[in-house]
Amino acid sequence: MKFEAVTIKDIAKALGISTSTVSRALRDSYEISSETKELVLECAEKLNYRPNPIALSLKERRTRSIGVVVCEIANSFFSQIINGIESIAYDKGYNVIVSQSHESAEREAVDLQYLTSRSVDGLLISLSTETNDLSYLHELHDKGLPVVFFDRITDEINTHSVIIDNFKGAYEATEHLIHNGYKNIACITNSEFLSITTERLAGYREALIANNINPNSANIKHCFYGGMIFEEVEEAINKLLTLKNKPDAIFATSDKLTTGCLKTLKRRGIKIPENMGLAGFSNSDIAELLSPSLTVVRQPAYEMGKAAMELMLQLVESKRPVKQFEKRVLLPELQIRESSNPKNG
Amino acid sequence: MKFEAVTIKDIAKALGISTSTVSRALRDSYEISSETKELVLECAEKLNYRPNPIALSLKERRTRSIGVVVCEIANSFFSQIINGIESIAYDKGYNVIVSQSHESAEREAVDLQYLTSRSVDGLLISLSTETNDLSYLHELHDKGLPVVFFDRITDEINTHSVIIDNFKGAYEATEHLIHNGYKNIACITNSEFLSITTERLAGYREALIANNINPNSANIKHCFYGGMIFEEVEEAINKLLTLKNKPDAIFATSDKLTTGCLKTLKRRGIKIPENMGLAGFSNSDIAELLSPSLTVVRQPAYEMGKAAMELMLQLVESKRPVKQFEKRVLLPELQIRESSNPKNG
DNA sequence: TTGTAAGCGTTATCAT
DNA sequence: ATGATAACGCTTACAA
Repeated sequence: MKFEAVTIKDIAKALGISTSTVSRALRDSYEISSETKELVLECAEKLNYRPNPIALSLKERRTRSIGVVVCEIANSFFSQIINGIESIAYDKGYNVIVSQSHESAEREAVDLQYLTSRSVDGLLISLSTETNDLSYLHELHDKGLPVVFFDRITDEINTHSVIIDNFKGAYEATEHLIHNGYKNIACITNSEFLSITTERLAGYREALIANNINPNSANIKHCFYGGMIFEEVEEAINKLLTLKNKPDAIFATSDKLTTGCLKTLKRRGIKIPENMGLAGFSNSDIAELLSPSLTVVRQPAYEMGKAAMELMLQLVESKRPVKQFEKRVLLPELQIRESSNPKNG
Repeated sequence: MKFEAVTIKDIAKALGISTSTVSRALRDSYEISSETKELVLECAEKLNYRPNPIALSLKERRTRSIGVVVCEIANSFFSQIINGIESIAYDKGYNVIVSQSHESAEREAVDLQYLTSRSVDGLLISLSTETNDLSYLHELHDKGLPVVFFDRITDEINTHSVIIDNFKGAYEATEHLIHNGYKNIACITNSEFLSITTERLAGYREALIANNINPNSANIKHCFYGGMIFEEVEEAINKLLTLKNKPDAIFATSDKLTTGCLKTLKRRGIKIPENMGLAGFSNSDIAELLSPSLTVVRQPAYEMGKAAMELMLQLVESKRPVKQFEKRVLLPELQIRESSNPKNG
């Protein structure tokens, strides 16, 4: 396979026929006699022939591989997404090449450069927190590279995208805290430039308003790197705790932020839910075990990966460009742990 | 980039010179005048030329991509490993193609087939729990495909491998339980056919013996799919709880198994550490938050990924075959949570 | 029904 | 110092 790969030439030589005949026979072309076909197939089998995808790629100008850019692989949410992407890719005979931005715009640009230089057929991307210059991506898209966004999307590039109903998830989580008796709910959230932040903050605000609570901007803390740096969360909570009007609950808008909150509260000996209510987005396997009354918004990450990859294949495999771009919105699931044990319960 | 990729031909045409001159100029060949070089470089820059890696791969018979096979991506331990692999790959300009066996030998074989047909330059693999037939892998290795094992390794194929000191991790975790007053420590572990199982069980047994406790085989429960199927763990614990001589603590030998134990104990209302001691391998971000006295063996997964990839590149980039295979053994880290609150504390 | 030859993008060998 | 050509493995007009 490595040092002595069998090619159609070998088959042709062995059978004393031409390579084109072999090629056609292998592709079951109608213009080849069944006799020859059988011979070729048999010989291919015997020699353990495997087509060389590189040669094919060169010829067909497509690689059957899709580039994926996420901020972190080692993050339950994103690894579940990759899992979903991979499941579709596997079914359809596609390759997935994953790279990480580590929330750095620069690194993301390098990844993009790298993946496209690797001639991926398409790009599945969730923007980094630092990204504000979309020109390169725009350029790639304009040149015809199929692009699908997921989770952290942008409206600046007109293409397919997949998100969850961030507003709904945030709304429900916040409302659940309210229903459990919390009055002064803070929000720890990502960079204000991310699409998910805007959407989730809106849900949080709307839930407060719908329950006659005035949103207080002092209660909202942005963690630019979304909890990738733990100290960011710690500091945010420290600030919240020194507010004159100290919050009695926190809503965290992402996996890492929720974890960060849990860690910080634990370190400071603040009990959940007695001393502080907590609700948050999380896709960790064991998030539900963490605290008796942690309310978790679980995102359908696997489904998101599948949906994104399906849309990608739609773009890649449609001969004609897709006119109408599709935005798939998936519903999050609110997991409520022992809601019977609220603050005032 | 996609529809109108610039090639050396375009540069040659634009400059009215031959493609070979362009090629040489781009590679900074000594036989090209500095004038021409400058012209070519400038033109390449202007046209935004990018070399086509597919064409190069075809020519050089190498793809600069490495196949990775793990059982699950969405598993902290493995995603951290992939992270490590990716970090080295990124530095060295390599591609990583990840695929999952989902603990199925059949799927693993398909993955292998797929990756090699994709002409990866090497294979990084952690065996599935079902794998018992290594003949195909052996064949690939014999044909010259560089293979590096990590975590779940085999001695049947003589090549580089990376593991953690499983014996040590298991020994320390078990001993820690003993020091905290537990006398009858059960073990929930993976399939007996995995290398990690053998090593960790040995550590567990040795720790018991060293502390004058007789290992009791009834206390050892194998979960063939290593907790990928939750019910397996649940059943194992159920069986342990109905033993005449009911264990007072459990040692779980993998991430998923530890999580499974936590879930099961929680569901049954069994408190840790009062009603049941628990120690286990886990690489989850938040494992340490889970239970006041859960003792966690954390594996240096990121480092393992890096080490494996480094060994791989050593194999791939050395022109001569590596004679002496290297087995890197990394040290696990025992994370002890509130050990001051043991059973009898 | 089968063979010949060109081409995908690049580099290496051999001329010039 | 530069150009023509073959080769990497495969497919596909075009010939035969």
